[in-house]
Amino acid sequence: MFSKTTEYALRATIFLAQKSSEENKLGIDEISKAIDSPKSFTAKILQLLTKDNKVVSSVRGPNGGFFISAKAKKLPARSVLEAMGEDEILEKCVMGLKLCSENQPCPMHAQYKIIKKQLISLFTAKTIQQLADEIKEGVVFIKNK
Amino acid sequence: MFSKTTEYALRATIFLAQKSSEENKLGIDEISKAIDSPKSFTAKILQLLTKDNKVVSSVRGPNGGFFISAKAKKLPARSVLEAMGEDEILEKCVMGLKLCSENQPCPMHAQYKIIKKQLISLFTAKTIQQLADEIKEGVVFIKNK
DNA sequence: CTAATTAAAGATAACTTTGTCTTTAATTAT
DNA sequence: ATAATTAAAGACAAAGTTATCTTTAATTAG
Repeated sequence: MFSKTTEYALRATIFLAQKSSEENKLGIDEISKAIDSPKSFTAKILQLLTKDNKVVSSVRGPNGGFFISAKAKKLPARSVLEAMGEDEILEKCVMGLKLCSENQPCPMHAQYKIIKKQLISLFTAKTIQQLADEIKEGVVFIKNK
Repeated sequence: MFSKTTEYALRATIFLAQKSSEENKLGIDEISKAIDSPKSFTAKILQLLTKDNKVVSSVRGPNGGFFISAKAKKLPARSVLEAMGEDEILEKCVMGLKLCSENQPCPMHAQYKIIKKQLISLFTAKTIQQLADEIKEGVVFIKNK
């Protein structure tokens, strides 16, 4: 569904939302280890997440690292996709038809639009915080090994 | 969601299901033009579709071309994904976690599994024939220009 | 049998994604 | 100030995807 880049971004974001705060920043080593992703590559991804969208914040130097602000934790999960430039995936035609729409639907449109709606809703309704909270409640996991 | 390869494969398959038969084979020129895809690349894709899965059939030489047999038209759309080696996308965790499962769900699992189920159902329940028939009924389209 | 037509097969190239490594800049502690 | 620590930035490389072009093989028509 998504690229590895976006998968890592989602995992890193939720991990940071769960474990970090302004007072407790996390280093790239800890993050990449926790979410089982390549370190340097993950650093690049975090850089993207700290750009304009400001999903993630960062501070350089000793005791620096990455964290997510209380405000950013309230952003929808979709912000992560946006920061990765991959949120059009949610809107796209399954068959890749540029002109597919209600007026001119592809053969899968009628059924897929229902699925698409739920996908969009999942990423729009759930905040980063809410996803992270599920881990705190111990019901869900984010580890990969 | 899917790669371009798979998008072209879905489009080509549905187009062939609608327009071709054993008696009326279509050439690569006509197909790629109709579905707006690069010709040689589409030829490769059709080659894959004619392999073991036998979604598409082909005949070389004059009056040769590609077609889909009556039998193959009854295959689920998922066969196309399988032929492209992309049908694990339907089963995969949204966050890319290898260990994500009912026992060890990722933070999005509970909601995504509902979506996944519908996705799988769409590709399993709908046959190639059924998707092509919708075009014949004039309600849907497959053109891209 | 020969020429024409068509897909198959193979080589290759352009581009994108994924990944690593090195250097630079910012910040902190001593 | 200096040294240590950390992310940012940039250069690069490996792998995968997308695309093109050429040669080969099969089939048909004459």
